[in-house]
Amino acid sequence: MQEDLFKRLVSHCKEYGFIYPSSEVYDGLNGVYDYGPMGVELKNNIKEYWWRAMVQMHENITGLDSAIFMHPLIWKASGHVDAFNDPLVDNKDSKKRFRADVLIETEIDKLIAKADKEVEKAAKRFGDAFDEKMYRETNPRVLEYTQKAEAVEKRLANAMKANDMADLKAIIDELEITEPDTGSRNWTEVRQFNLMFSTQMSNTGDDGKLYLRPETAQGIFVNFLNVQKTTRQKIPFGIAQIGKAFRNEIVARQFIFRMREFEQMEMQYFVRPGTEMEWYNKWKERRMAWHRAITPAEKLRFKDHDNLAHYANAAVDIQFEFPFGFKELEGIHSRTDFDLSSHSQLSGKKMQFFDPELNEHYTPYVVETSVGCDRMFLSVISNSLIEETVPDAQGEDSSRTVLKIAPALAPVKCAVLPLLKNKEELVGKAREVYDKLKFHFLCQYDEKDAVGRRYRRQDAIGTPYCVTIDFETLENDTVTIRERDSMQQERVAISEVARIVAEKTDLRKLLEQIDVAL
RNA sequence: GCGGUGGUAACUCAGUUGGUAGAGUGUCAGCCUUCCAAGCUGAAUGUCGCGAGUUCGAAUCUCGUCCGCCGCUCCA
Repeated sequence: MQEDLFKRLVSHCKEYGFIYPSSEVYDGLNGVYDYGPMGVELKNNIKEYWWRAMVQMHENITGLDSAIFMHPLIWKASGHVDAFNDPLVDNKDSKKRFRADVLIETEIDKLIAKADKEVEKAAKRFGDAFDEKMYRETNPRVLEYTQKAEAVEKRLANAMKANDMADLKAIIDELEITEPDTGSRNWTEVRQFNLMFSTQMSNTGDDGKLYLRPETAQGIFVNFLNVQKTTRQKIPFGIAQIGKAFRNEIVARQFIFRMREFEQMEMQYFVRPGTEMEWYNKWKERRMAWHRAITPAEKLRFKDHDNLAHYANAAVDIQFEFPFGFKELEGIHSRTDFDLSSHSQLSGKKMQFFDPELNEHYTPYVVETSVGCDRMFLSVISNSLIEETVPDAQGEDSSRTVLKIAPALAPVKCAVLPLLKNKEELVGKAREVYDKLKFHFLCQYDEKDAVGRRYRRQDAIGTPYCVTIDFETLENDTVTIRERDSMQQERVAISEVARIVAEKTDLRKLLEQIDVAL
């Protein structure tokens, strides 16, 4: 059922020009997609909704568009060089994949557990007279376990540091590590997976290796002082950015949910240390309000992180119920001063703020909100693509496919339709109306097929309004305006159409909703 | 990467024991039509994922390869 819905969604996106597989004539490229004529409109509208909600609506948030290429040390400072590397190994019998370092660490834990068990047994045997420290230092069996654990730990650390995959494999073989479920020791070679794409810049010395940014956030951090000084912002203030990021995912799956090239909409909010939880909670609510303005509340939820990333002291996801279950749409993280401090340390540049109220310098704490633009796109499509039954001309049941998208996000705002194609007066008049409306918003003119079919075509791409030019138009300059969801029509003066459609498709309506929800 | 499964028109799919490809929808042109898809006439569109092999002959059988989907794994 859900799977069918997802398949339908993917076909619909292709068929109506929202999303195409990338490089399709060359059989496609895994995990990469292109946005088609309707897709780019919708995506731009989502971005604009976000931008205005963040930048326009907050006088202390400014925008930024930093480059994708950045100094390689940035990724050292951010922790990506170390944390974005995974050594993976497959078990040939069970066909399961494991992180090699995790396997070895589990084995180390087992050794330590064995030593502890020996100590425990001895403690029982000797009773009150037991000297644990002495026993640990002298008992040959305990010593063997602990020394081995330490040796392996050291070797693991060295191998990880040196990216020595062969040695990781050697450790697995020497320790005779088995697959947890099947006990198989039939392992493949250990392979390194680096989640960052790299490329080459010819004249930077060394080997000129550069990474394609795996997140947009760092562009904001390294510009923190530039922005703060040139915009005369005081803490708290935020910097917002929309841009592409790249991750070499081991597997990119689920359509545009996990792509190797994707777009993020991120805002970093710089706050006084100690106030971060207060802002974290405020931003949780604000961001949820932003989502709720365009998505039914029951399809959204918060999900706290079980494991915090290396930089965070609090983290929550806003999840959306996709056809394949509740999944992350946006992350809200309290990143502490990890990034600014780290860049300060590595670059040698002080990245602090002088707080005139406290009369002191400090490194600001950061609360981050980060939405996946493509995931937003997918969520918008998946909660608005509807197949419904409506009466046809004879009053019989007929089905229609309609994209019940928020009018402000719709790719095309208004379609202009002459009632009949073979009446020159209607066609001419319709052209006139179209030529006026095109100054206000994206419109489509369509005269092909019966008007009912044209309505359905517009429904399929989510056009909120259809204006039809009929014989009465020729007499009194009025048209019918048909609303997508209700299919109700109203007769209005041509001179009013632009105002009506603009009013109802203006982002302002959404922004006002969010403001009320705060 | 491994396993499962699939790849035929823009979309959804059919294609018999091997005989040079079809349907529905869509698209285009024309007709009809005074407001909610599926009225009439006509047309275009496929290297049957790609390559090789078997065969007189391959969408169909065999091998290889590429790509998709699902699972394992990963997911700031």
